[in-house]
Amino acid sequence: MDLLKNLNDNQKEAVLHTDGPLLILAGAGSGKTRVITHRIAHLIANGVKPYHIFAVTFTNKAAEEMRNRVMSIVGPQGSSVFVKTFHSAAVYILRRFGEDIGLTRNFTIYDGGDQEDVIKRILISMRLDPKKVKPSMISSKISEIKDKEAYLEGVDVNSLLPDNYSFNFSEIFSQYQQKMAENNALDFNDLLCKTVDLVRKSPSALAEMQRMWRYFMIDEYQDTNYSQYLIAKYLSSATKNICVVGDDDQSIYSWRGADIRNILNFEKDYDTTKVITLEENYRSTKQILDAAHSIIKHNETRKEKDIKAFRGDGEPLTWCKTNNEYGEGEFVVNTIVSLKSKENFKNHDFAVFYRTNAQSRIFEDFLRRERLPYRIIGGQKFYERKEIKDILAYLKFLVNPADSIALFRIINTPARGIGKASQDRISEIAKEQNISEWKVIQDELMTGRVPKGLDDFRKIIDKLLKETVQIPSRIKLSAFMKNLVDVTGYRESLREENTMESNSRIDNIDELINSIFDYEQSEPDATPEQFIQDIALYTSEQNPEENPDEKTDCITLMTVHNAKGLEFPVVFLTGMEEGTIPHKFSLDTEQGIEEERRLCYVGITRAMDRIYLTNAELRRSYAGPENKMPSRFIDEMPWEFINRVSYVSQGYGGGESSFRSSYSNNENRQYVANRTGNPVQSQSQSQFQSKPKESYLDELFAEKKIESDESGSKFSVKESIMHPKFGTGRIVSIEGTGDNIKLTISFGVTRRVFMEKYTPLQKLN
DNA sequence: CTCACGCTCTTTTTT
DNA sequence: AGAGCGTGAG
Repeated sequence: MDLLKNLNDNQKEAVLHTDGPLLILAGAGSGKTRVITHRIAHLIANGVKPYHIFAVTFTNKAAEEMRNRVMSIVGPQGSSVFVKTFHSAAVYILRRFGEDIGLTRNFTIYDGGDQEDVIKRILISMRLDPKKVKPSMISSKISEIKDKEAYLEGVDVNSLLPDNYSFNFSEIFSQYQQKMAENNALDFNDLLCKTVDLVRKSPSALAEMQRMWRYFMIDEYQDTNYSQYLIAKYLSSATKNICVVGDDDQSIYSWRGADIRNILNFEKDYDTTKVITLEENYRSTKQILDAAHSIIKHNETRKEKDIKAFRGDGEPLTWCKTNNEYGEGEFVVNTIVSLKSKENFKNHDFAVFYRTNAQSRIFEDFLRRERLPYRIIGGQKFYERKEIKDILAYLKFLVNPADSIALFRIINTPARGIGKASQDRISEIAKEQNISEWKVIQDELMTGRVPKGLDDFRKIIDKLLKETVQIPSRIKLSAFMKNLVDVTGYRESLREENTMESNSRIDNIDELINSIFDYEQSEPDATPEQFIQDIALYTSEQNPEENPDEKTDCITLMTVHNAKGLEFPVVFLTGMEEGTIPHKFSLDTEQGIEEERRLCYVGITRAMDRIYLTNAELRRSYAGPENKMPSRFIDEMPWEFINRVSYVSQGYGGGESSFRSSYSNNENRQYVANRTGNPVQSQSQSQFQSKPKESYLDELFAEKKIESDESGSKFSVKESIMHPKFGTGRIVSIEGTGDNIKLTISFGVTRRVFMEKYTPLQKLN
């Protein structure tokens, strides 16, 4: 049988074991996804209908990849396999059966930001200062409670609530729950909890789901929380055909309620469980695996496993100590440049990992400077931008006019003269008469001084509400949204502002409309409700128009958390410092340290051929510069596994001279000359304290950019200039000499190349 | 009511 | 280093 051809014995066994509970303990790089997809294909080949198969993973990216890989094996019928994330599966279930537990079909999903808006309003109504009692802290507490086993098992909520606060947490919690119900909204936790509620309270819904789905596959099982555990258990209880896949060493979400006991106790839960262990690693070289193992074996609470390297020895791990985060950025980018030229690596072969999103900026700056294309996974998300949230709030509100958070977001955006005072009065009237805020506006129930803009707002919304019901049958969603941006005056107000920022906001809105257009192509029958729900859960990609098929050859930047499940030929695991990895908030407990260690393990085991660990001895944060010790995890590796290197950037922190923000793209901060008045050299110097083993490293930093002095240019890198046509700009790089000097100049986000000889540039300093 | 300026606080990781 | 927020003037 063709399906089994490229599988090892254990993998084959996992694919062939189709009925009854199956636990696959799959170490990093052991071909886990391959087993899952082949198992699905095998089921289908043996007569199981694709729509009887239910498979969930953790991220949209992983789900998408799984679906594509299944389809590449079994063809178009693979599209009827139910492959989703837990949260999107819950949305599907609740949309279909939620009425059984009193939900309406058009409920709204609140993300973390919306949640905090709700909490903030509650705090203010309780006369608490949102600056002292932080909404983010309350929301994470609420979330923590909803993750708890006790909460789902019906233990009195009051006994779960923290009572050692100076304020009344229990009151906040109950108001929050009430407000969510009023707004017809569910938060991320509710999606799972309500699904549990549904399968428990509605036997008919459960029975129908059990008829619909007969084979279950749960990926990343070590990261499931209690509600996810229950959902899997209830749904699969009729057939017991449940296959879970996981690796206790890669459990990195305990802070979000993931309970490692789910995987450790699986055998107890299902007494006929078959256990298969996949220990052959096909991804990484032996050197990489040995280094990773030497770290993870320091964890006390884990199952020891013997991961075998299928590939050969390879290159040793490189640890580079750098003086500060600029040195770190330079080292990473220089290494990429060098590896590309010497070993034919492509951009998409490289990934840069970091612990916190804030660390990405420096790498971005250096990559931009070298004009290397990159993409960021996660981070500042497209859908979290103000203008996108504003526009989507309009749509959210139109779909669910009970959503008061959305209403108050849009009522005075753009400014219509409906200020805080008016908004408060609307709320009051709504409360008195026990009706929704929108009803107050719609029926013109406001007494006393009514702001003129309110009438405009009412008319705009009334008209849009009538149109909304005609989507998608008579009006296309993309056309509707395009019109919405105009008739609400949103576009016009940005256009009037006419700043760099407002123009880029307009671009983002256009991009949103483009992405809606794309969405329409794949989901022509989608209602606005569906669209809203899809994007509420779809947050993994920063940029909606970026194709997932990676046609563009980019370097990837992301947090280690986001890297789980992925692999790259060359990986940089940066910020290997005490306080960063392990993070300073995790240092208090042994469990915290162990999770950080697993994080480190996940990072290293993403690498196929090369892995670089870097640390900065001085790192700047908002609190000022901090001295950092190398991470304890580096010490946990034997010396012979490590190729030690160090790199010093000339930027700040070198002792002499002032701090130079050489690579900031902030146009206001230009350090064109140092104290002696000489042009700043853009090229930093490197020093190796020990000799690198790899020859390419010897030459790595010998490459010199042509400096202005050498080229004979009148200008120097980073100097500000005035161009007669393009206005003020900044020299990014200088190439060539004499009559052949080419200047690359950035004007805001756009860049242009000029021949110095022919271009009348004016110096600006 | 709006706008502009300046002050403060921020940062763990994500569905 | 930057976003969000409050304050005070118009």
